[in-house]
Amino acid sequence: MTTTVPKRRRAQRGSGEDLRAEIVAAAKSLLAKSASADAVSIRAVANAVGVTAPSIYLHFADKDDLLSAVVADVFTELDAAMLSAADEFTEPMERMRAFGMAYVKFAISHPEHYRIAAMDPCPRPNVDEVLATSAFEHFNETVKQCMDAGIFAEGDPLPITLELWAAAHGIAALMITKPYLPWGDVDEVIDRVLCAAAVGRAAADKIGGDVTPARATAWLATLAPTEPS
Amino acid sequence: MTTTVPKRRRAQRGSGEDLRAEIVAAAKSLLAKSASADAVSIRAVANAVGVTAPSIYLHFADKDDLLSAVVADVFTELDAAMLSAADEFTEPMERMRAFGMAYVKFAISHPEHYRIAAMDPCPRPNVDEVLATSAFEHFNETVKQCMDAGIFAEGDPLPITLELWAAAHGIAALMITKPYLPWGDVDEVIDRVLCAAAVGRAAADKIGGDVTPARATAWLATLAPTEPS
DNA sequence: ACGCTAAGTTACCGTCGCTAAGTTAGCGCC
DNA sequence: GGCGCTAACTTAGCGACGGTAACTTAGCGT
Repeated sequence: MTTTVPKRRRAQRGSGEDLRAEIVAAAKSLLAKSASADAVSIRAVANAVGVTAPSIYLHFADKDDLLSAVVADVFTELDAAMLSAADEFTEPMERMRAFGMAYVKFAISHPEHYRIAAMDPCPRPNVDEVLATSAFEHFNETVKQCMDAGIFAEGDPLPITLELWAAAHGIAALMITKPYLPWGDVDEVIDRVLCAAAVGRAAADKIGGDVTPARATAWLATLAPTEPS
Repeated sequence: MTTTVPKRRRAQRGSGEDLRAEIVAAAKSLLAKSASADAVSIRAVANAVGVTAPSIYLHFADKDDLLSAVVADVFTELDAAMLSAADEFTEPMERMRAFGMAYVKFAISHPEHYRIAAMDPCPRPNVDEVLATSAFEHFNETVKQCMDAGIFAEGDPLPITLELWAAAHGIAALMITKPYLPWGDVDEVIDRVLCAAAVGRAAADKIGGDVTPARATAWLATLAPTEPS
């Protein structure tokens, strides 16, 4: 099943970097078809690009290094997907939802890539630099916009970003790891979770102070009872 | 570093099951000290109980089978921790918070156990049976109680249970995988996330219908602005 | 005392990540 | 246009892994 690419000309003198890109692409592709990160062997990747295993180590320190490169690649894709999903909206809440939906949907449609990026024990800080600089930063900005719009209480957006990220990660990770649970309509569930997280944070900020169960219950009771759409 | 236990008498005739329990205990212990599931080798476990590697296979079909046994063991612990954390409360919201807090705190204090139980690709359905029957079921009941108390809209509790579980799993998983992020006070963050998820679901139910960003924003605007504690 | 079989062993297979040491091919240079 | 230099590979192999086959040993019933 390991598709061997038999012939491969030795690269030109200056351009050994070409192989590096091919390796990353092959690893990414194999990873997408595979069940887990260590089901993709260095030998299989080498085989896929038509090269022997030790050649990989001319371009990557070890397997983690290769996986990090793949993840970095995938995360630039994720960032692009998030940006393109959000750029038609201007309202901060709309943008936040678009970001969150794009994030989760990307995660569940690239489960193994997402797994090694956000679920496996962090091999290299590199991965998280990418995560921190692009997608995370954009999300954090949007949270700040929600604050400015009075949706969240003013302050440092970072804790709220982390909190909302946790919600997005939770539903993505759980759907990936336990797809056989009775999720129902996937899009709807994601939307419900993200919406609840955002509205919950906003509402908790309105309640103010320490939101104890007792205070939360009392506050909820002041709201009008459920009315249909 | 692999502590060898040199002597070990052959077990009595009827009781080969003793070794099984010892193996599970040793694997659980090694797993707790280790960085990941496949950093714990069959050979290391065998060595820890003073036996050779193939003896493991007299009691477990393969490594996944052994890990499943460990996870089952750990999950009965988790269930006990959740029950004991909640049994001093009677109010459903209080109980839900106690459940959630106990769940997340157990997860982050047994990170590798939690990882193979809830973050790794499911090796055997066994693991999830345990998860479904004990902790999950108790949580689902509490959600039902919240419905009866008018906190959540009436209906099937399962979707809400999954939703809240996703929130708990999200913060637990993220804190385990990325402990170096600026979380601040751990207990407070967990509480914030769980509270936001619960209040958010309750509020979304009050809003009713499809909670679009526009409707949510409008609804939030009707609330009194943030007032300090 | 002796056979039966549970309980464990030794020896081994194929694969893994990774390394050391060798080989080959392209480029600059005289 | 031959030649050395070194980038770009290869072959060979190490130790550890999960797992299996086949052998040995010890306790029990008779």
